[in-house]
Amino acid sequence: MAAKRTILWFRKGLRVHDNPALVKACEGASAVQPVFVLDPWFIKPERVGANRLRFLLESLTDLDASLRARGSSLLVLHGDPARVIPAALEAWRCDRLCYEFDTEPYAQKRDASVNEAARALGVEVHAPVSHTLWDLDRLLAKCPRGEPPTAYASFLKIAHGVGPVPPVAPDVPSITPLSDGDALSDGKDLVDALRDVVTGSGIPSLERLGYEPIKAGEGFPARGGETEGLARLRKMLARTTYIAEFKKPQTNPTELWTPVLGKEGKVKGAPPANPFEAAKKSSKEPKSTQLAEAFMAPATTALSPYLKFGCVSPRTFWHELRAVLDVELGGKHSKPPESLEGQLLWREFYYLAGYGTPNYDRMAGNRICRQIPWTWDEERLAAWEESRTGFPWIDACMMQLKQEGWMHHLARHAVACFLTRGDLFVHWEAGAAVFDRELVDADWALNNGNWMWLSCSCFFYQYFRVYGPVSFGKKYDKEGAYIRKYLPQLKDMPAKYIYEPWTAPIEVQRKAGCVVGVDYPAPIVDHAVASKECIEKIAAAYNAHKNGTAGSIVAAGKKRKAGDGV
DNA sequence: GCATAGTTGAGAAA
DNA sequence: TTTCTCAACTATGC
Repeated sequence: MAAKRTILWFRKGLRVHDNPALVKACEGASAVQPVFVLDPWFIKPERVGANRLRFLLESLTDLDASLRARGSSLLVLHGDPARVIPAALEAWRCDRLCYEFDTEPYAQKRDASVNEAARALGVEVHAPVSHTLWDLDRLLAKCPRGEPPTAYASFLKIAHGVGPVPPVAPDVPSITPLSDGDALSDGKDLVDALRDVVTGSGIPSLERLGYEPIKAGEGFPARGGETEGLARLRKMLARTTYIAEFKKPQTNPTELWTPVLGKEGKVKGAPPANPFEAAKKSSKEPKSTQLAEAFMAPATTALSPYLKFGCVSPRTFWHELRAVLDVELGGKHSKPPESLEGQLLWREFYYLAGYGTPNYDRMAGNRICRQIPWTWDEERLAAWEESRTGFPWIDACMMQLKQEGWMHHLARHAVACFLTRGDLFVHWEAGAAVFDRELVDADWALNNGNWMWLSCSCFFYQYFRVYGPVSFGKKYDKEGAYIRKYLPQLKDMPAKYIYEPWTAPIEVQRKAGCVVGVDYPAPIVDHAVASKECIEKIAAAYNAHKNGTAGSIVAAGKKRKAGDGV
């Protein structure tokens, strides 16, 4: 076999461990050039928030360092990948292109276009699967009629039916660069399409990309990248009690990022005012070996952004987790769907649903999505998005999203329910778009799937189970520490009123320095009234669905209980 | 055709 | 603290 000149195209999968595309790229290669293309379609503040972009840039910096340690480096290009990649293949006279397979519609379209151009150039393309536990085409082939299940238990059967999770790819100790006089490091010999290659360090800053810098004390409280992601994974895996008992629905959405120890669980004492600074300090000045192992974490693992960008391989996560569950815990631990492995399987569940469902990210033309007459009320949507619904629990969650690009899973439930079926009856697509922009871990399949879940459009249908915008947060955090952190205007409100400041006597509001209607908005809806109206509207939509699909009107009528009206 | 398990809520009643 | 109800649906097994 002739030696191959190869472009290794990074998109997700920003790692050197368990990277089958990297392994393939180095197989019989005379030279390999790793590239990442900053796609201007994505890189703008209205589409990708500063927190996620910063996480991406940190991940690229870390990847570049890992590649340099292997004799190579990452070249960051700007432009539409459908033009940039074929141009680079041609300019560098490459005959092989390797990248990680991507199941999202945007990526599928982009990759089809690149593949076609590559074929025309006589370039062979390899796109191995490593972003999901299994090859989704194999899972899809096991689905009845090729339609992914909308119930978790059914998914588990299909997943187990395709066999064990494939092993991780071997490590690649060295990568041969394109060093034969091509001078690629600054991209100076590239064709016109590549003229705006970023020079210097190669990886631009947020500001260079037209973003405002993230304020001190704000931002996602952990660094992006494979090195940090694997370190956090392994520190989490050392917490065997935490892993054994992990039940996602029972974790606390109001828990702030606090120092965590490898074996011991939470560090004693009050949480620091600024977790990010505290973490840096504690790693610089270890008071003991135990403290040196401490890392900042909320109630859940916060590994989601590392999985989203592929800084951490889901298969590495899976196999290392299984080793702890089977060997150290001897099988005595929580089980899916609530357990940690259950969380990886939820991810796979949504990825499969997204891969096998046309128009998955919208209501119209979406086979699995209930058709519900949501509104696009811009005032309500803006109030929700800008933390001025007048419900401190909801507004604090949305402020954490804005500042850090992250909030706990159940906080996402609370605000998504509030926007859609619980109170405001605004379209889930509008909420999904906000999450897609702001979340550091925004993941197309998971985000749209969860919005369908929370809006009772698919996967979950008990629309009368509504999260209370007052009761839900209060259940976890009676004193309202979470609200006080993210809504400082309420920091002196007595605990008795902090979830419902409009019920506080005016003298209490004045004393707290927060008068409702002046310093903090009055609630935009009466929850009791709004939720009742929402439930009625969804019931009507469900009835219309029943009467309009499978079986017949007669069959649907037979199921109706007395007193259903009509 | 029917029963059943599963499925990440709140609040009253026991 | 546990149980029940409130306006539901999917998938499976018999």
